[in-house]
Amino acid sequence: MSTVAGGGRRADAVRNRKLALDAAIALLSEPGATLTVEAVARKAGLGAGTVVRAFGGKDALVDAAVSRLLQPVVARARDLLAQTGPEQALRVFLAELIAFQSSHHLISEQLGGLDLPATTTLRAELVRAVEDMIAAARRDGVVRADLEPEVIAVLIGESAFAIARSSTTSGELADAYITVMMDGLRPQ
Amino acid sequence: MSTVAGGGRRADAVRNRKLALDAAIALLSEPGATLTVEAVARKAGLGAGTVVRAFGGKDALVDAAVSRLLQPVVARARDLLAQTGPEQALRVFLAELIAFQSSHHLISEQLGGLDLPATTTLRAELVRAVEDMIAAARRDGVVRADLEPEVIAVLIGESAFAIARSSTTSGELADAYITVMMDGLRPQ
DNA sequence: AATCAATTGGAATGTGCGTTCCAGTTAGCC
DNA sequence: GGCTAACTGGAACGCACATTCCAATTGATT
Repeated sequence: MSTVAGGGRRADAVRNRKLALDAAIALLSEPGATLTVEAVARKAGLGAGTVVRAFGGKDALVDAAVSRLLQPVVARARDLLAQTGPEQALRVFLAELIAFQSSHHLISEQLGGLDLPATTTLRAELVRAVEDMIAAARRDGVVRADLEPEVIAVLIGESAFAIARSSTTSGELADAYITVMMDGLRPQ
Repeated sequence: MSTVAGGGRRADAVRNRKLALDAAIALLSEPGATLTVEAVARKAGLGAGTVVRAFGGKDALVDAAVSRLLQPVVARARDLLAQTGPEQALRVFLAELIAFQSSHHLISEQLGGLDLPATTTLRAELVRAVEDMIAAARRDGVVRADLEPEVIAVLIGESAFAIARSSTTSGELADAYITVMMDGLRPQ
């Protein structure tokens, strides 16, 4: 992270950076919104130039916003694993992950073609957390041992995102996905 | 003997439409290609205007190309179900669907934001074919009865596309997906 | 061969972006 | 309160596209 507070920058610059970030985050949660620099600037009450300058480019802005959103998700995965049995943790996390993605589907649309280092790192951490869940569940004998935890984690990461994108309305699809997935992951 | 089967259009217009369509299809199969009107025109040896005019717009061109590519996939699904047991048909089709998508990942990238009626219809047909497989397998008692075939079909449609997108290299991921999915679909 | 409507290439136009620039404003320091 | 460098808004610019336009060409009909 570049700066916590100040860093030699003027107070208004720091404040505006926060405004722009908040606006971008808000837009990511708004269904049907378009994440353009202009839209962020309007929502933040700033000029387009100010928004770009605060982050050095649109990519960095999106990166900051998305990773800010993703952070609690990763933390939640860790918490669940620490507090619950791995199987239950995985089931609950899957449901929450899909719900999160459903209400922020702009995220996955933005991921294409942009360079988002922080987001990429965080996504890897998320996969890693799932991998730990799988590994723990496997030690308990409740997840099949003929597939590598890493492969399963990636599998879940990819497919869950896809399910989330098209289950904005139903919820039935998400439930079916979790059911099939959890059953398919059990030792056969 | 002047008009070909093309509604009174001139022979060169018909020929050029075919050239543009072939070029678009070729580009969809080329990794890393960009599907712009200009790119299609260059590959077809035509002017940009000619390409657009032949279809009335880029959307219609992409729609024609994608649905042309999707057609044999749907046919294959029907064939498999007619010639093999439903469970085996589903397993083989899943593998082929993912392989197809892997080598045409531009398709799913183009699907966003464009209006593609023929493609939408064909995709629905594909889901319908999978639904029939599931229904048949369920009658045989090899697929769980607590989930609706329609839901399972959509589930497969969405998740398979996602797996395909990120399994361009490995193949390991696709195998794991099929294994987990098939096991998860069995009566528990 | 002559005629003419259909068709063509590719330059011009329109659009939606991100980015850059700059005259004016403001925060921070004496 | 002044001075100065940082910062701001938003217009101007650049870029990547799809689309439209039109003078030149070509297929079809006679």
